[in-house]
Amino acid sequence: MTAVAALPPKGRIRQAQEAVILRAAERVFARRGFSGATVADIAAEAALPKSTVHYYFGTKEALHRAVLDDILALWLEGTEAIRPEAEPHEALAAYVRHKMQLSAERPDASRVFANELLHGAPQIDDALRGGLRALVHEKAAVVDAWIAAGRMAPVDSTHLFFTVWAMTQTYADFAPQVAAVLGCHTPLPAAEQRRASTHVERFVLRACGLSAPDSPPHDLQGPIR
Amino acid sequence: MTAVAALPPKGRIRQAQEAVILRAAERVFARRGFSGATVADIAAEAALPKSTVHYYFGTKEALHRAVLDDILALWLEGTEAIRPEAEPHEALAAYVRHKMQLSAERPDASRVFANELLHGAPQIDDALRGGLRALVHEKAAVVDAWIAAGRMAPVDSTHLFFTVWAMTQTYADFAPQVAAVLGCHTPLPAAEQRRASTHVERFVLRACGLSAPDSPPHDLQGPIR
DNA sequence: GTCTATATCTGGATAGAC
DNA sequence: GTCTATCCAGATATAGAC
Repeated sequence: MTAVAALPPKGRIRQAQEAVILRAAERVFARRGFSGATVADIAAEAALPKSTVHYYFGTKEALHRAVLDDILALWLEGTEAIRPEAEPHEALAAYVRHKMQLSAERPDASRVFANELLHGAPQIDDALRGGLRALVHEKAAVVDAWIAAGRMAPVDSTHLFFTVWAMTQTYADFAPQVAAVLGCHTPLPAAEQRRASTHVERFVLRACGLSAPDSPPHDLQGPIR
Repeated sequence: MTAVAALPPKGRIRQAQEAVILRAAERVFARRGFSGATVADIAAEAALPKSTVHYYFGTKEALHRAVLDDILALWLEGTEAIRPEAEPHEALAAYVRHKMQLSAERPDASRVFANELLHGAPQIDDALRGGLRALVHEKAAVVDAWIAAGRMAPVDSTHLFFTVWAMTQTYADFAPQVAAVLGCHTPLPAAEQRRASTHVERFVLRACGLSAPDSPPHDLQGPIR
């Protein structure tokens, strides 16, 4: 109808099928990596014939790229709390909680992203040097302003982001290591997940000089088991 | 000669060849992952014919396992500083510096290990639940004793290790992300590497209530809430 | 639009000459 | 011990029936 649409408007069926395939692909790429995943695996996970996957996405690489694009959008969310007028303690706590929640609820997304970075980011390096870089610079400036105003301890604002990402995503990406040390299974039981989240939040806040004065609840401490 | 040797003693040549192959394999597995790496790649990297690799290690999986075993040994090092009589500030600072140095000097080892964890640790789960778990329990007990003695702030001692590993290894495993945000290349220039190391060390020490008397320009025990 | 059947290629592994 | 030549399983991608 409209002359504006450069691409053919996607039908309802197509959209639904693509969504099913993308979710299946995320799970399979997370488990096996890009090279280890096969189109047959993905088709089986989506309960579709192999050729249907090729019909909708063409190649395995194009499908992988589509999965990554979705994940990157997810990654750029969650920084809204970090704005000049906000309270540093509240803003950083909210950001850490958001990241821990993402790590717990979308571990496969985190793993696909991690795998891409681990192998040199061949497909999303451009996006990282574009959107991600700009976002971090903007938010780092906010943190720097807080520091200059004496509202939090001096930390390297850019590396603060690397640090928070690393601490939160480790529970998704390297879950087998965490589970092995804790002697439990993966995914982590809800109680362990809460303990992790509490730890990371308090750790970051204290490192930023934003911790509440005292009173650690004793039940959250102590050796495991 | 000796009846003690259960396995045939490795000849000089064999040992040298195996070492060459192991180093080449570490580089290739780091770049391409287990599934993405081919024996032909590894052989080319080692400047040997493909069959020689098979001759020494049998299968690609066995070679991968050998690489992982070497790396795991490297991973278990570096905790000697953490012992009851030590000064918490010194011990933790030394451990963080050791890990940052490892991340900078052996990034490929870190990446091979990360890739294995990312895909469920199929080959080293047993080792993690054995040696690694025992080591962390032992060292976490030391940290707990420091906390009980009021020598550092209360942190979850087990998760402290997850946190330190995550923060330090992120500079090896996810280098493309760091480089993209900083607008530089990978590996990171030496100056950026030092900046990262300084950040992580200060971050951890402050989170553990061990920050040096170095010029916090304001009250770190913020009154917030 | 969807699926069966198949062409084509890649890569792990080995046989056997040297 | 070392390397060339080769085998064969498994994977991507497509042709063509429905």
